[in-house]
Amino acid sequence: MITQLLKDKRLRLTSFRKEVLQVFMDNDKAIAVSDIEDALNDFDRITLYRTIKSFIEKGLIHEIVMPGDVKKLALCAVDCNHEEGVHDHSHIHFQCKICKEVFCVDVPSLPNIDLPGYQIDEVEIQVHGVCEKCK
Amino acid sequence: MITQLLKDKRLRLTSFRKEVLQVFMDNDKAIAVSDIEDALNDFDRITLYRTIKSFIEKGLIHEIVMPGDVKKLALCAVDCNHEEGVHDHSHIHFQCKICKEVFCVDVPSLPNIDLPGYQIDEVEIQVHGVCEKCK
DNA sequence: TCATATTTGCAATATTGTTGCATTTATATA
DNA sequence: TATATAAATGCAACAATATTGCAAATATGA
Repeated sequence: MITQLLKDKRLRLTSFRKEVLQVFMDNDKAIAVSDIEDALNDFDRITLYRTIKSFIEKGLIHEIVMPGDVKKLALCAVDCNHEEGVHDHSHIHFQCKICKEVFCVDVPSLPNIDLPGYQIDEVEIQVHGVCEKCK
Repeated sequence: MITQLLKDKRLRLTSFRKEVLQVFMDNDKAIAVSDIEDALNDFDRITLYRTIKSFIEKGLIHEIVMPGDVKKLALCAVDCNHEEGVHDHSHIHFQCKICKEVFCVDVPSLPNIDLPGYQIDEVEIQVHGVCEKCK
């Protein structure tokens, strides 16, 4: 499962990468670098940063940054056709103002945005509010 | 003009705040903290960070963070009814993949987002593509 | 099994942002 | 207009986040 995911993205199978990817699989929400650090026993911080960078470059995970919050990371959808830094996700990013957690929420389709004069490649929607658990 | 803007937001008029606000007025795009530093001659970094923080808290400017880019800042619309950290902007955030600049682009209305089970307070839309100048 | 390109781990360093505290300044009001 | 006072500033120290270069270790294709 994890092995196949790394192979599909043409990333060499190393035990550290498998460990890091497992942390993402264990979470149903977006996680910060510090969350990954907490989940690992013994690791090298520089290697972690490089692992994250290569996961992003290969389209395995994506960054989510909410104003006023630390950077978070989440798995890409399996069908995300990552190309030239552009992701193709049919989900929105939701942050709960109570628990502060960030979730990728699947939606049937994203609204169509039209900006006269601009070429649009990718639309990302960030929503703030209250999640199901905190309501 | 600048003076009135600060008064309206109940911020004390100091020469440093006027200088920083002027930098925002001189730009039609979102700017990074480093851009402000470059535009100022002699200043204290800590005071700059505190100035930015109070501008954000009073709803004078807002943060824009695009994945893989540094944090940027832009003036809020005059009618942004900032309350409890929630901004009310009828614009989208656009980043050009060529020049990397970030712009606030006004739109007549934002699309309505519906997420069953979630309470939605604020919607922010980030678009990537090619701007008018770079096309 | 081996050659090779990739990945890792370490040291050093850069960037970005915060806290505490004494001094200075803007503003309300007497 | 002078002054009391609450807010803002400037400095030192520090915390958190991230990057680069390089030698050693490892994964993978042939």
